[in-house]
Amino acid sequence: MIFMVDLRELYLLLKEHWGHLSWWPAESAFEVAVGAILTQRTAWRNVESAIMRLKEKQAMHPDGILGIPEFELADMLRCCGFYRQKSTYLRDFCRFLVSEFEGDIEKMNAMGVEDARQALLLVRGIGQETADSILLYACGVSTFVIDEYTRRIVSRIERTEKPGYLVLKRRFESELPPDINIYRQFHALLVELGKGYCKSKPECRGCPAFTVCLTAGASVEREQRVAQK
DNA sequence: GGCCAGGTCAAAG
DNA sequence: CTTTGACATGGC
Repeated sequence: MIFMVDLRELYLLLKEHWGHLSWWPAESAFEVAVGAILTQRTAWRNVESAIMRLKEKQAMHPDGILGIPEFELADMLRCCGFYRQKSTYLRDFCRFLVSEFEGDIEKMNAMGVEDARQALLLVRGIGQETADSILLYACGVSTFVIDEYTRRIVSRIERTEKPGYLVLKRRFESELPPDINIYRQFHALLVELGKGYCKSKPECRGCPAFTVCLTAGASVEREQRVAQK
């Protein structure tokens, strides 16, 4: 007997609890993509200050970033962590945009979703989650983003091993209507849930989302590790 | 001071 | 093919 959570139901539950989240604010599609790379394993507030620095330099476009000396760019990204790595990732991505799309990320929309995804995955520093984030949040393509929270939440609810990225992605896409606004909101809500915010707020106690949140918070993983010893 | 943050890559088993 | 270690700073 395998229990499968109803993803539409979960979405409605979370939406009712948190309402509409204004996620991933940015002034351009390119800025979203930059954020997608910089936020890898990094708190968003640290990404924001790096983005501000790039904007102050009037460099929030591919040529602008490529015009910054390598060591200087790395230094500007210091606050995001992994800054040497990320500066090369960002430069590689900009070179990719310049050579394939004349520096205009909007032109990527002319490709099919799968082609664009494959093309992005060939860029160093862009893995599945970052590729899907760029497609969904920057390009407005209805492709679902899976992150570590999502995999953990589903595996906890269903008491199974963590599913593979593509398997879970395809499942979300087949169980939900292909609506970019739902995809964007749902992923954002899963991140909120995964952070365990609900669990830490007394006023949430008793609400249905709280029950899900109890098993979804980041700290649970550590508790499990400790319990195993 | 320890843990966590909107992952990815290359090397090793 | 899966697992593991490196990458690194900032806030709570």
